[in-house]
Amino acid sequence: MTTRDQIIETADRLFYHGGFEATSFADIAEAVGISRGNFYHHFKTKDAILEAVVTLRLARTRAMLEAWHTEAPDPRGRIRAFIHMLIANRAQIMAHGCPVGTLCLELAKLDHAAQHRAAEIFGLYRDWLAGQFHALGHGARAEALALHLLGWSQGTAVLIAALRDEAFLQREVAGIEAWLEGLPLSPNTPHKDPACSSPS
Amino acid sequence: MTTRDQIIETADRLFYHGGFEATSFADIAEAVGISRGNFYHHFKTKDAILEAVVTLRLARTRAMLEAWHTEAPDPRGRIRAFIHMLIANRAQIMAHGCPVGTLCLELAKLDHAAQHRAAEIFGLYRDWLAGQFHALGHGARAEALALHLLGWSQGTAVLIAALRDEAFLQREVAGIEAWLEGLPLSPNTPHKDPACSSPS
DNA sequence: ACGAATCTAGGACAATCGTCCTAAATTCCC
DNA sequence: GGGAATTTAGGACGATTGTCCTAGATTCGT
Repeated sequence: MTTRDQIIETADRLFYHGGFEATSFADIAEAVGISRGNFYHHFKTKDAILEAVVTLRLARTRAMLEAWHTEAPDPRGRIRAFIHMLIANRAQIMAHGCPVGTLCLELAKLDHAAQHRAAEIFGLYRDWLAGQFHALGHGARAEALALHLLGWSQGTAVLIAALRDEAFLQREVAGIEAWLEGLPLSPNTPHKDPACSSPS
Repeated sequence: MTTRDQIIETADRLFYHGGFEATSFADIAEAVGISRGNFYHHFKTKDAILEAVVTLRLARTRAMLEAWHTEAPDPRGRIRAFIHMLIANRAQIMAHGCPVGTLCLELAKLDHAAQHRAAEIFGLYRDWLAGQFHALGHGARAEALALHLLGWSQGTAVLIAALRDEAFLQREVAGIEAWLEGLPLSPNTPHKDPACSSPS
């Protein structure tokens, strides 16, 4: 792995754990084990390293979504792979929140130029999930369902980071899966009796 | 209003808009219109001003919850008052996220000593909402329902801050209200057909 | 009205920030 | 193998950070 890649990798981790603003050039350089001068040779500004991190996250998200697409045979299984992230990464989420949500919120507060590019990670999930809901037969509502699921998982991530309530996480994941199973298969099915996603 | 109150008030606003770490003593002092020496006389450390801000937010949240309790006649109306926050503050939430969620996430990343006190604001909402659900007849599930609603609104806040999709906000609020109306009135009612909160 | 307490202003302090420079060390190409 | 390009180290730069100090200005109790 090149020095540049090590820098991006380390910055990605430190930005997630401590936030973008609170992580300094010196922190990254020390964690990588190089001098600040060497760091500067690869990245002239802090915005440049942030842009590289966002680019890395976009690429990794795309790769993960593609992997889910090939590994899971049906749309419901793929959506379940998305939901499973909350369980698999629960320790990290409880400690530092969701990497995407926390970065977007911080960049929004800083009014940073890269905030829209960071939000594009959410866009990837939204479009991919919408594709799965479309495959499940929900044509016009596919994107709305995707955003609903995305928001549901984001809210769960925020609360478990703030309250460290793992039982709540388990209930919400169960609730999301029940909601997914209960979705009408056909989009033309009238939705007269709107169901509720109350925790079991 | 005393100088100290002005400082807390201004710090509260600046912490919300720009974040705790990114807001400096000089920023607050300049916004209030006082010298840094004067500032130091009232607050010796940055942690002290943060603690005062958290205390203010806790008090204001308590007062707001009490006001909702007296203004709205029934538990459902009170819960709707909570939900209405998303609509009333949508411009601010789109620009800076939810004040509670963003502060808790930032303090978690900084591993700040005040993170649990900040999370107690969520605790106030949780307990108050649980009280309303309890009054609606959901005994044992009241707290789970409260956390579910809290997470739902948090997820909505994160996504509208990142994606600036106001239509999504409207759909989620409508979805929350429909979910609230669809909740069984009696807790003993068997919940065999778990409803889903799919966007309309 | 006068001493005491409080408030305010302005600057000093070391540390750290992002940024930039120079000069070695290394790698690469021919 | 030798010249060019790249990579690395280490320090300097001004600006800003949180913190602290001193000395006037103001307020207050008596």
